[in-house]
Amino acid sequence: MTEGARVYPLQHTQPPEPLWREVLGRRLRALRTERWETLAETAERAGISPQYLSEVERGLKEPSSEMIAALAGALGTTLADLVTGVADEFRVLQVVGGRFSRLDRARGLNRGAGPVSGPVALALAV
Amino acid sequence: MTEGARVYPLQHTQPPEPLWREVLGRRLRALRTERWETLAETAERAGISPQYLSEVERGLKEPSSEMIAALAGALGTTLADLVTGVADEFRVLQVVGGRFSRLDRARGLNRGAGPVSGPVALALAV
DNA sequence: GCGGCCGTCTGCTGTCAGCGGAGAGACTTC
DNA sequence: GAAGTCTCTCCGCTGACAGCAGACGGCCGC
Repeated sequence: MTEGARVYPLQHTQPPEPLWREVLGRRLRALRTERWETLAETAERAGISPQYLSEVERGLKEPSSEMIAALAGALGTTLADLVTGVADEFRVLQVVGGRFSRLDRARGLNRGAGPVSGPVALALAV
Repeated sequence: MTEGARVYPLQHTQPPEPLWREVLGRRLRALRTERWETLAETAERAGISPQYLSEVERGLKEPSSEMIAALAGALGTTLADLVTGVADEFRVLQVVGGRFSRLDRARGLNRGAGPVSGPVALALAV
C-alpha cells in the first residue's frame, strides 16, 4: 500500500480562468513556432537560457517585466502587440471556460486556499 | 559577502518602452481611483496588504499571476478586460513617450537572420 | 549502433515578493 | 496647536521562487 500516497508537489489550484503567465506563455510559444525557431535560437537572442524559456512558454515560471520585454524584442514584436495578442487569447479562453468566472470573481481571492471545483477543459487550437 | 554591502535598490529609469509591471500598475491605480476606493479597501478584498498594493500600482514590485487575478476580481473586472486595458494604455504611452515605437514597429523584424546587432537583452540603464 | 539536435526534468543558489512597523502629509475636532 | 484619524509611502526582514547548469529521453541522419 505504499503506492497510495501520490502527492502533487507544486500543484497550484487550477483556477477557472487561466492565469496571466499561462496565456502569455501560450502566446510566446505560438509566436516562436510561427517563425520556425528553436528554443535555443530565441532564447539566445533574448539573453536567457533555453530551459527557462521552455518553462515560461508552458506557464510554469513567472517571467519578469524585463524578461517579457526582451522576449518581445527577440520575437520581432512590441510589448503593445504582445499584450494585445494575450488579451485576444484571453477572450477565446474565456468563452470556453467562462461560466465560472463570475462566481469566482464575486468570491474575491482564493489565495492558495479554498477548493476549486469544476472541470475545466482548456482544449484549444492555436 | 565579506565585501561592503552594496545594495542595488531596484532602480531603473524609464526605458524607451515602459515595462509591463509599470503599465499594469498604472491601470490598476486608475481602476481603483475610478471607484473612489482606498488602498486598504481594495487590498483587503484582494487579500493582500495595502503597502504591497501601493508598490504594485507604482510599478515597483512584480505581482504574480495569482495576484493579478485577485486584483482583477477585487476591482470588479476580468483578466481579459484588465489585460485589454493594459494593451490600450500601452498604445497611448507608446505614442506619447516614444517616437521610436512606430519606427521600431515599422522596421519589422529581422527574421532569424543571424544575430541581431543589438542584443535585445535586458536594458537596465541608469 | 552512434553522434548530434531538440525539448524537458532535477537540483541548486541568489534575488525579490510580500508583509510588519513606522513615518509624512492632510484634514478634523477640541 | 496638539491630539486624533485617515491616507499613502518608506524601511528592513524572511520565505519562496526566478533563472541557470547538468543530465536525460526522443528523434533524426549517417
